[in-house]
Amino acid sequence: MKEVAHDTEQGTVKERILQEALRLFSEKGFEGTSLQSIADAVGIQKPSLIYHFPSKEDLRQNVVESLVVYWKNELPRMLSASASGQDQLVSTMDALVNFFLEDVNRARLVVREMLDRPEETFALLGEHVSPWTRLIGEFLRLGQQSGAYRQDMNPDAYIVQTMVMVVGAVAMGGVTSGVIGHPSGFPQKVLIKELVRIAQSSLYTETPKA
Amino acid sequence: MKEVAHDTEQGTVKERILQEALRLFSEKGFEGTSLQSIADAVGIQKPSLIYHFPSKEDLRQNVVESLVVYWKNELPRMLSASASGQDQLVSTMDALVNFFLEDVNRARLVVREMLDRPEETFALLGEHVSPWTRLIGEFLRLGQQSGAYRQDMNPDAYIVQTMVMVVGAVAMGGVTSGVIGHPSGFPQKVLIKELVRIAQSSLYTETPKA
DNA sequence: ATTCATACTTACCGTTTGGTAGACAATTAT
DNA sequence: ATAATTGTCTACCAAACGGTAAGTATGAAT
Repeated sequence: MKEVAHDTEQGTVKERILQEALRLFSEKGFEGTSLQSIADAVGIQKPSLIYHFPSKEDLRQNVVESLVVYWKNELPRMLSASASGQDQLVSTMDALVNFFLEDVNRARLVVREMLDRPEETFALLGEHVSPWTRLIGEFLRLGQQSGAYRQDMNPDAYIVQTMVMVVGAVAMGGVTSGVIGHPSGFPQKVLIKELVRIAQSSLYTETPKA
Repeated sequence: MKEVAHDTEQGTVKERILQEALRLFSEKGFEGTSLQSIADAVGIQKPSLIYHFPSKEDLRQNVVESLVVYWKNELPRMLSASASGQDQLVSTMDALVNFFLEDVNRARLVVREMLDRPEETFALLGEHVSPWTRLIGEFLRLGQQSGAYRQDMNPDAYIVQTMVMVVGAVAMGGVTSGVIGHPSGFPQKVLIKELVRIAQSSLYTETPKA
């Protein structure tokens, strides 16, 4: 009932399908990816793929879901891992950035889903991650009352914009650096570092580092 | 030689094709948009479309180019319009935001092109907008030397991240606000206002407004 | 008057698409 | 032993795709 396959390379066939589908969907887009190309990448035939996931749409939903459940498990861990007061936000954001940096395809797929299926993605985010962002929102409002955070900051909008910045930077970072004209791109580390700096310095009333 | 058509509704057929193609490409993506659907939107037959643009790829390039030339004409105007020193950056960013806000499809198409054709888009940005962003970079470095801007800011990375934030916010703004859990989204005005605040407050050594 | 280019049409073509039908091993349950 | 389940395959399908061929109406140029 569990595993019948040989596990020839690594992971079950179903897992490898999800893996390759995530890669191809994020690189070429959902419509730009054929079932054939996924089957080829996995090393099976198309009907074998359709056996595991009865339709392309079903496959897509499973790919997205596998990302969402990862989030749902990791986000609380991020928030609770570092309970050391002030830099809780910093470490949470760090973990968030690393989550997407770990596999750039994640960020790319998220962006694509937002563009391709706005309402559906909106609902999905609202259902699974809004409980946690609301928590962060409360945290921000508290810090605002205590005077640690800037008064003119809008907590909810700040969270949304920070998300956009993180996801956007990871998904499009290599490309956007073309606006500067660097011949072969831009070291992503520098970009991420500036991202964190912007998010932080726009939050605190006074800068931690001079 | 110029215009033979009747201009029945508004603009030439070629212009209406570019217009509808931009809309559909940005909404459904390039691969997700059929020539038939574009022809239907314009109100002509498919081969009539292929008459004006010999291939789908050719149409795509023309749509992108029409956006780039708009940029190339507007960017210098933005930068020169307000020569009133310090808030030159602010007004430039305002104009940039408004350019994308004017037609959300612009931002969406830019994001999609970055994801679908990274190298090509990289080259395109490097060719057409990097001269202007380099100028802004110099401006930032000068302000940094004078002490008006934060020392730990990385000018090039700051520009890139600001671009990501603007384009990302406009393209995905309505969707990302789902992370907060607002039942029917989030007023875009608030989002944009916070965007500008983040970009500004992370730039100056001391906040202009308390 | 007739040539010519423009703009647009109907009819069609080869290929690729997502998906189905059914055969065939191999493992598991009875 | 045998029956059933699971996973994979070859062969096939209708629909949609991007694109072509060839024709027609129209207005301008000779």
